[in-house]
Amino acid sequence: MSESDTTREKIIVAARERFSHYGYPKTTIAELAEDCAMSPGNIYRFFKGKIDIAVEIARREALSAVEVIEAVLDCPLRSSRQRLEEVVFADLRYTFHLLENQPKTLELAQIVVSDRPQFQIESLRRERRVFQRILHEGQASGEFMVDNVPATTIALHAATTKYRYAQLFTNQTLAELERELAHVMTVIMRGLMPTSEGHAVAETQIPDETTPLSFAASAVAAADTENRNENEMKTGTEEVSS
Amino acid sequence: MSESDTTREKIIVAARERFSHYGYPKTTIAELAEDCAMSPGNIYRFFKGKIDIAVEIARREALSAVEVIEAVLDCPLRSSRQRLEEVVFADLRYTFHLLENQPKTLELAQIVVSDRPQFQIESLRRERRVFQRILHEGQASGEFMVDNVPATTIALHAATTKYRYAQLFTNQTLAELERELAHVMTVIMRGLMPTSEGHAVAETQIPDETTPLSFAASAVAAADTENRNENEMKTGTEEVSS
DNA sequence: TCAGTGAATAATTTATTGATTGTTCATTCT
DNA sequence: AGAATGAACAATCAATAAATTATTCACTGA
Repeated sequence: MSESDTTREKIIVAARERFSHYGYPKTTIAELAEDCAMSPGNIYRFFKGKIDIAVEIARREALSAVEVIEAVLDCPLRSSRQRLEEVVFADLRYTFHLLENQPKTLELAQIVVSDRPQFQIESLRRERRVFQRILHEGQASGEFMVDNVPATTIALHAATTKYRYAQLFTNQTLAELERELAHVMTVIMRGLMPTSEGHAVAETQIPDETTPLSFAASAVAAADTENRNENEMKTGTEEVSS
Repeated sequence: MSESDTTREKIIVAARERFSHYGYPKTTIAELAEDCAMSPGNIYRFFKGKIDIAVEIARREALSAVEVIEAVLDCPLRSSRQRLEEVVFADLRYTFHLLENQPKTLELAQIVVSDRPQFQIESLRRERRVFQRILHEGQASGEFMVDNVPATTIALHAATTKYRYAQLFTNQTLAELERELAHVMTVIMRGLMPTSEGHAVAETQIPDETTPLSFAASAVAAADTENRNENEMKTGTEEVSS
C-alpha cells in the first residue's frame, strides 16, 4: 500500500511539472509514464483517467491556498477587519500572480472546472467558510454588527467575486485592482461595523505586500521556495499555540 | 442622405432578425443581401464589414438598455436607495432574461466585445454614470453619506459585477440570485447611509418584478416590439414618417 | 453622378484523412 | 497473489483539402 502511494505521488509530481511547463493538453500519458519509468497502462492503476490527475493536482492547490489563508485566522494581534481585508487582498494578489506567472495553472483550473462543475462549487464553499469564521469572530467580539452571519458571508463573497476571476481583470494593473478593492472594502466595512459616536468608519488601507500572509500566498504560487515559506508560517502559527 | 439611411436600416433590421434566430456566425452576408433584395456587394457601401453590423446592433441594444434604466432617475416618489436598488436588480433581471430567452443576443455581445474591447469599456462607463448620478442625488439630499463619490461609484459597480455577467450565474436560479443580491445591497446600503439615532438601516427588499422599470427592461429583452424600432428610427433620422 | 450589381478573389470554415494519444486488457514478471 | 507490461483498440487531434463565405471592384443602368 505504501508502495502504491509513492508511485501515485511520483505520477503527480511528474504531471505537475509537465502541466505547469507545457500545459495539460500538450502533456501525454506516454510522457508521464516515461518520466516515472513505467508503462502508460500502469498509470491507469492509479488514476481512472488523465483528467483525474489534473483534478487531484488542482484539489491540492486549492486546499493549500485556503490553508495559507486560514493562517490569518490564527494570527493574533489583528482585528477582524484586518483579517477580512488581508484575506480578500491575498485572494486578489494570489489570482493576479497566477495570471502573470503561472498561466498554465490557471488554465488547468479552468479545464478541471469545465469537466467537474462540482469542483468549483466546493472551492467556493471553502473560501466562504473562511469569510464566515472571520465574521463570526468579529460578531462575537462586538467589532462587527451583523444580524445574519450566513447571509452576510454570501454577500461579502459575492461582492468580491471580481477579484477572484482573472477573466474579469480586463486590462487593469494589480495596483488599480487593489485601489478598487480598497474602495469596495471601505463601503462594506461601513456596512459591517457599528458607527461609534457619529464617527465614520475609516477607509480601507491597501495591506502591505510583505505581510506574512501575502508572503506565504505568493510562496505557494511560486511553489518552489522552501526556507522562507517555513519561516513565515512559523511566526504566524507559533504564538497562538502557546 | 435619407435614402441611404433607410437602406442602412433595412440591413440592420434584417441582421437583427437573423442574428437573434440563427446567431452571428451562421448568418451570411449573402442571406442578409437577399433579405434586403440587394446584392452582397451593396452591403459594403453601408458597413465596412460584417462585424460592424453586429457592433451597430449591440451599440443600440446597450444604449437603449441604459436609457430604460435611466428612466429611474426621472421617476419621482422614490428615494435614492430605491433607485439604486431598482437599477441593480433591473440589471440582474435583464441579463438573466437575455440568458434564458435571447442567448444569441448575449453571444453577439461577446463576439463584439472580443473583437472590440473598447466597446465593453464604454458600456461599463455608461453603466457607472447611472450609478454615479444616483449617488450624487443621494448625497445632495443627505440620504447618503459618501465622502468620495467617484470612488464609491466604482466600488458599487465592482461589488455588483457578478449580477451583470451571465457566465457567473453558475447553476443559480433568478430567485437565488435576487436573494443574494438583496444581501449584498443590504451591506452596501448600511455602508452608504448614515445611521439615524442608533437605528440600523433596514434590509434590502427584492423589488417587485412588475415595477415600471423592470417591465420596460424585459420589453427591451424581447427586442422586436414595434415601438422600439420606431423610436430608434426617430432618433436616428431627421425624417419622421407622417 | 450615384445607388446598385455580381463575378472574381481572399479569407474562413468545414470535412476528410492520417497520425497521435487515451484507455483497456490479456499476459508476464516477482 | 499483486505489480507492471505493451500490444490492441477507441477516441482525439493536426494537417490538409474542399467548400463556403466575406470582401472587393470593374461595371451597369437610372
